[in-house]
Formats: sequence, C-alpha cells, structure tokens
Amino acid sequence: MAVSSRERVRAAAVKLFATKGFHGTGIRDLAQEAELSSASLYHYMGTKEDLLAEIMHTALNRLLDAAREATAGGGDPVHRLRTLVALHVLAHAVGPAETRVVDNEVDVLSPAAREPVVALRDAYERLWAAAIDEGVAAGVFRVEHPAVTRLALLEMCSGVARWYSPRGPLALDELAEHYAELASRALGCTSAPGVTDLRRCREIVAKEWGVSV
Amino acid sequence: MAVSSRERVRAAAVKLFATKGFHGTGIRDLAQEAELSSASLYHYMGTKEDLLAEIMHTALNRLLDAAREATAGGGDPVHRLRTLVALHVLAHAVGPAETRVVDNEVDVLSPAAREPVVALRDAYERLWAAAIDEGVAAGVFRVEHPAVTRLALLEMCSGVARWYSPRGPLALDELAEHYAELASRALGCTSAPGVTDLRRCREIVAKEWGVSV
DNA sequence: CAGAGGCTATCGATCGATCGATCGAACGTC
DNA sequence: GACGTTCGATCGATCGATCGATAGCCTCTG
Repeated sequence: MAVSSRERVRAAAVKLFATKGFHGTGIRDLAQEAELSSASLYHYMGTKEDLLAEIMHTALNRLLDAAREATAGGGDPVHRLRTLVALHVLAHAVGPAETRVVDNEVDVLSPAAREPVVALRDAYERLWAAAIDEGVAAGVFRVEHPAVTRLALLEMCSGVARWYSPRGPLALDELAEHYAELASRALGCTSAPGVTDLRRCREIVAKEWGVSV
Repeated sequence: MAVSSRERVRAAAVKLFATKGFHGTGIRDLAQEAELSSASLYHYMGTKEDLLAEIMHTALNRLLDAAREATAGGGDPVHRLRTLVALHVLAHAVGPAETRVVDNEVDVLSPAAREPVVALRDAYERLWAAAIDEGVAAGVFRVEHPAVTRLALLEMCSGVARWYSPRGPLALDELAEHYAELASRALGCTSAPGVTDLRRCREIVAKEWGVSV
C-alpha cells in the first residue's frame, strides 16, 4: 500500500483536530477521514487523547530538534534569533494544521498528559530566551521587557499558521525573511540590517518535515 | 438579585467556552456554572450556538466601538496605530476569556452565523489597515509588506490573552505601552519615539468594558 | 508439501454514558 | 389568574470505546 493505515489515521487526526478541534472531532469522523471503521481505528491508537498527545509530541520534538540543529554552535545572538524566527515561521507555514493543533489544543489534555508537552514547549522557548537575553547583554538588542517581548514575538510568528496560504502573494522565503526583520526591529537591533541564512533553514525544514521548501 | 440569571448564563458561557472550548462545554456544565438547571438555561438563550454567536457579536461590537471612538478624528497615523495597539492589548488583558472565545471559536459557527462575525472582525481590521497604509504613504512607517505586517501585529497583540496575568510583574499601562513600542518599531517608525495616550485608552476601556483599569 | 497454529488487520454490532434540547408542571409575584 | 421563572423528567441522537468474528498471511511442524 502507498501509505500505511497508521499514517492515514495520524494525518486524518491532524487535519480534523486542526479544523474542527479535538472535541469537535468524533471517532467516526476520524474513521471516515482515514478510510477505516471506527473499530479499526483502535488498532492503531490508544484513546483519542493518546492520539492527540502523540501528535503533539512528534510535532514539538521535530520543532525542537530543528531549532537546536539550526542554532547549534551558538554564535551571534542576532543571527540565532533571526534563524529561530525564520524556522518557526517556515514550520508554521508548511504545517499549519499540525501547529494549530499543538498551539490550540494543549488545554484539552489531562494534566498528566499535558505536563511533558508543556515541558517540550518550554525547552523550545528557552532557545528563544537565550538568544534574546544574550543579545540584550551584548547590547545588540535594546528592548525593555525581554521576557514579554519573547512571548509577543512567539505569538506573532505562530499566528502565521492561522492565515498563511501558499496561494498568497508572498513566497515562503519572503515571509520568513520579513518576519525575521520584524522581530529584529522589535528587539531594537542595533547591528546592520541583517540577512538570514534562509538556505540553511529551508534545508532543515525540508529534512525534518519531509517536504520540499 | 445582585446579578440577573441572564448575566450569569452569559458569564458562565464566556468562562467555560474560553477554558474548555465550545464543543468541550456541555449544556449541563453551563447550567452548573450559572447555578441553574439545564432546562432553565433555555429560558435565556436559543441554542448553544446562538449563545456563542451572541457573545461574539457583543464582544466584537464593543471592541469596534472602542477603536472607532479612540481613533475618531483621524490625525497622525503613528498616534492612531499606537492607540489601536494599546486598546487591543488592554482589551485582551482585561477580558482574556471573552477575547479567546472570539479568537478561537469562530470556526465552530455555521456559515450563516459566522458571516456577520467575520464582517465585524474585518471592519475592525480595516481600522488597523487604514492607519498602517496612511503611515506608509506619509513615509512615517517604513515596512515592506504592510498587509502581512498588520496580521503579524494583530496576532502578536491578541496573544496577550493567552498568557497575561494581572499578578505578573507588568502593570497594564506598561504592557500596553510596551506593545505600542514593539509595533511602532516593527513598522519602521521614523518619527521620534512616541508616547501613547494611555489615559484616553484606559478611559474608553473602563467605559466600554465596565471595569476600572 | 499439507495443514495446524498464530499474528495482523479489519469489520459490524453494540455497549453504557452523555449530548443538546423539549416537555408539562409548579413556583412566586403582581 | 396571568406572567415570568424555575425545574425534574425525558426525548432521540451521538459520544468514545469494546466485543467477538473473519479474512489473509507467515511460520513451524510432521
């Protein structure tokens, strides 16, 4: 078979959870989308909540791995921050369904299932916090409330998944570069207008997400 | 009675829809929160969907009215944009539950019920677009993709409802001013570092939302 | 090689629970 | 006694989940 049933179940869940929400998606909806009976569904998953948690884990691990790889070696905080922004935007543009599930449905998880998901998200945000804090310490960023600004920038970038369409006027590269510039400006970046290593970001996204960007 | 049952139903719906989502909130949950039987609920509302639509209408109309009042008379695009940002942030900080319902649950409405809600949101966003476009035309904003930037800033500001806590280190005034500054920078504002008329924004929020800010 | 046994994948039928919504009746107030 | 408000009881529909059964395939055995 071209795609395994397991993959179809996962893809169906991502699509439906993103468009109709977790509670708005029934077991029978999932079964229909995955072209299986509702009974067969349970051959590939635990409970519906397990399925959601698994989606979040793989999505967040992928984003975290990509961000770590892209910023490995430390270096210039400005460049690192621009890389994180571009990567985040690319990820949200190529996989809006998955990222919307991660961003919107965390609260439906039981506390026990939510805890490791939040831990992954926190680890990811620490990469942003480190780049921002180091930039502020080095004087290349001039911003009054670094922690609040980090949250503001993250929300700004995640919002891409809510409206971006590949049929719009902006190509992915322009989008990522523009957001890197917005973030750079918001942080009061004092160095020369930077360039982002988009090629590297695209490569990482292509590898981790398995799409050609 | 101190608060009418009608108000309790509305407040219960806002609270529960925001925390558990529309589909995650049952009629019996609403009834318990509003301290009524599930049957009595229907004395004050139509269907559950009607209740959601009504919440969205009042919330969006309030925001739209406030934004129109705050920017009435036109004038400097920079000042208008800063006012819109501050107002938006204040609104999302004092009423996070309501704004989260508006921002997250639009898609659960049937097309017929969704259409007027989207129209209200579009009217609101046009105020932002006008301020940004006029600023770009006047040369006080220097930004490459004004439409995309508008969406980015709106998402950034709406995100406040997802994390802001009045028990945090930032007072409302500092928060609103900081976001106005972030937006101003992102737009490449060329005029002197602006000040926002926070007093006026606070007055409008206090009046429209019925809270002391 | 025949076939017994086990494993994977799938299904129709069905479970008890809960869903949104409605009914007729009772309450208090004017 | 009319009206605005409240409720217990209950409706048919749908929920997430499980059941026993079946068909195909691989492996081990005699």
